[in-house]
Amino acid sequence: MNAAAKAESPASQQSLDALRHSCAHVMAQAVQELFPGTKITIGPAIDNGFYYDFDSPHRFTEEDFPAIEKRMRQIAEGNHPFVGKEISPEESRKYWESRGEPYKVEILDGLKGQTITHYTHGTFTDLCRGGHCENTRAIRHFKLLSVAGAYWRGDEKNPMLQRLYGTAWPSKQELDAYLKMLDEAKARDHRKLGAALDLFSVQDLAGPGLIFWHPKGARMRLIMEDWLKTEALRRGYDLVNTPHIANVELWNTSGHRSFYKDNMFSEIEVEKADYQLKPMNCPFHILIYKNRLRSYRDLPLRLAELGTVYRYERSGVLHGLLRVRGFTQDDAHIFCAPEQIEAEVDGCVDFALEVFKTFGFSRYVMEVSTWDAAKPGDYSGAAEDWERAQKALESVLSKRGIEYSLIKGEAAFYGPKIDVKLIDAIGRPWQLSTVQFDFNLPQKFGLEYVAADGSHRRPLMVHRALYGSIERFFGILIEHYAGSFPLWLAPLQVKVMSLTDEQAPAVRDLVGRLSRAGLRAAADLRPEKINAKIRDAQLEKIPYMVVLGPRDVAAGVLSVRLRDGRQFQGVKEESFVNALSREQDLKRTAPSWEDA
RNA sequence: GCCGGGGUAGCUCAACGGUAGAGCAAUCGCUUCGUAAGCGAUAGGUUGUGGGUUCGAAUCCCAUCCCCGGCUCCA
Repeated sequence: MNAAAKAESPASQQSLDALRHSCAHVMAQAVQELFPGTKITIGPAIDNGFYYDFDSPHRFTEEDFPAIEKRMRQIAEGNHPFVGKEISPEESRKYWESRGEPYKVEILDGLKGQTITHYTHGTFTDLCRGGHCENTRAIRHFKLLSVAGAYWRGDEKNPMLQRLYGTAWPSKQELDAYLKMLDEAKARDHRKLGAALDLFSVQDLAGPGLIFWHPKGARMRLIMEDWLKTEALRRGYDLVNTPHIANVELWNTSGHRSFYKDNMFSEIEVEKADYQLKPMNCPFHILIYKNRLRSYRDLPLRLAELGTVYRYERSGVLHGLLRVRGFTQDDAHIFCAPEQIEAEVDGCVDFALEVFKTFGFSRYVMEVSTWDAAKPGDYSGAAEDWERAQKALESVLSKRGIEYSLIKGEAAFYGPKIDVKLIDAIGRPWQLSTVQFDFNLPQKFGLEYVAADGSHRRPLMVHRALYGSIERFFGILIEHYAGSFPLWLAPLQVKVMSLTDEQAPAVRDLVGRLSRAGLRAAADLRPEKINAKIRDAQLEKIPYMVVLGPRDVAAGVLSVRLRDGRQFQGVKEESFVNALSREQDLKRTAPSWEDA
């Protein structure tokens, strides 16, 4: 049901993929039958489902789905075996040309020298390397989900095809569970919750991809920033601050004006010089490093900043808090000597794990991206640096007993990296932390340090972000907790409500005392029924509600309600404050009320 | 940027060529109430924006901005 479970057993994953890939074939058949003139292209299994890309004169909409699904069902019930057959390239070409399938011919042209196979079920044949279930009757629990555009072969210069997405499962229970997960994901959508909880907004008048943090969101941001800064200082980082714009000469030196040009906002002219908004913080930290002669005694130098960067992202890619045009990275650059890299990488990994634990993420996936050793010319930096860095990345993870996948050839041109994807409460992976070597910029800026023997050497530079960006991390947190944040993050922790006007003074006094005890509390004194006040507080997902009625005031106690619905009468104020203070200090993700 | 779908009151939606409407929220009254919506009244819109077609446009056409689902890209 989730991304992590997917890895549990290669064999079962294989049969799932086979089911989904087969389902894609059946969908292609149904679509071609129902919409004549539709040309087929490719249709693989993907996480949780499948798709097939079509070139069709028909404009597909979701209204077509019932008819397609119905036909798919008929085909599946036809009990057709999937039969694979090896075929000569000439014969295959003849087959696809005669059927007027230009995309299949193009695929065939790309398969020179490989064995060609066709897979057939019933009357439908596809050019396909295989991986099918035995018989169409295995295809029973599926659903078409969406239609979308997709470039032929993923290249935006190619024509746009129409992609139909679907999901398929071995059992009805699994299908239903998956569909329920999709609903759950929709309900957790940070854009929806962000508006409902009044956390942030995007303003048309200001422009797309620019985030406005409202009071409650800003409060949470403050907490996230404070925690991170405190933790960074404790771990030997130095905090710095750098400007938002810089002369284009800086970006020429760094090379961003060439390799990152497409993502930068255009120049701002000031007194005949051109400036540009920063898309990255690295060059600024480098300038601080370079500001004076560095000794090996200065290393490792760890410069950290919550640095706000601006990137021109094409309009179609913006997405809530997860993909924006202005965002703040929790950025750090570590300058170190070669013999220090393993310890520094280990420090980064340790810090990242601390972040996950603190914010309540228990599962994650690590990926090490290395270079393609066959093409050293494609990369910046010396081979020995690459090899040493890659070894350090892997060694740190294996010494910690952390499983990771090694992705060869996936490194950026300037250095190898560890990427961390964390898995949220409903099993979705999110790209978050990154620990990345940079062999390019130290060279471009001519960075040096004086070694013990008096020689000048080039430091290694590690770029590291843990939240990734505060905006994205916030978006993920909202979805992870579905807006029910743990006490230490909740913008408002306690709502104290009066039963009748009589208790207004008592409510005000209590809010004052809670605030002085370091808790974020507010009063609800509206002349509403207690039901209405409770409902409003529940919708705000406030962790603790306190009701003061005549009985409570007379007895000098509190009536406490948790947002999970539990209620406690006759609670002593002191134990309430103590329990909440403890829960807040421990940054617990679940209420610690019961052990109060 | 590309393909497709959308923008109507603060929010969720209705009206789909013939006088823009409801619920919630807001404001004002009444209600003083024991754990998820008390009652009433008032106010709120050049239907994203700009053009066009028409006797008449939220509705049809064109352009543009923004949003949504994807593609490509990515913190």
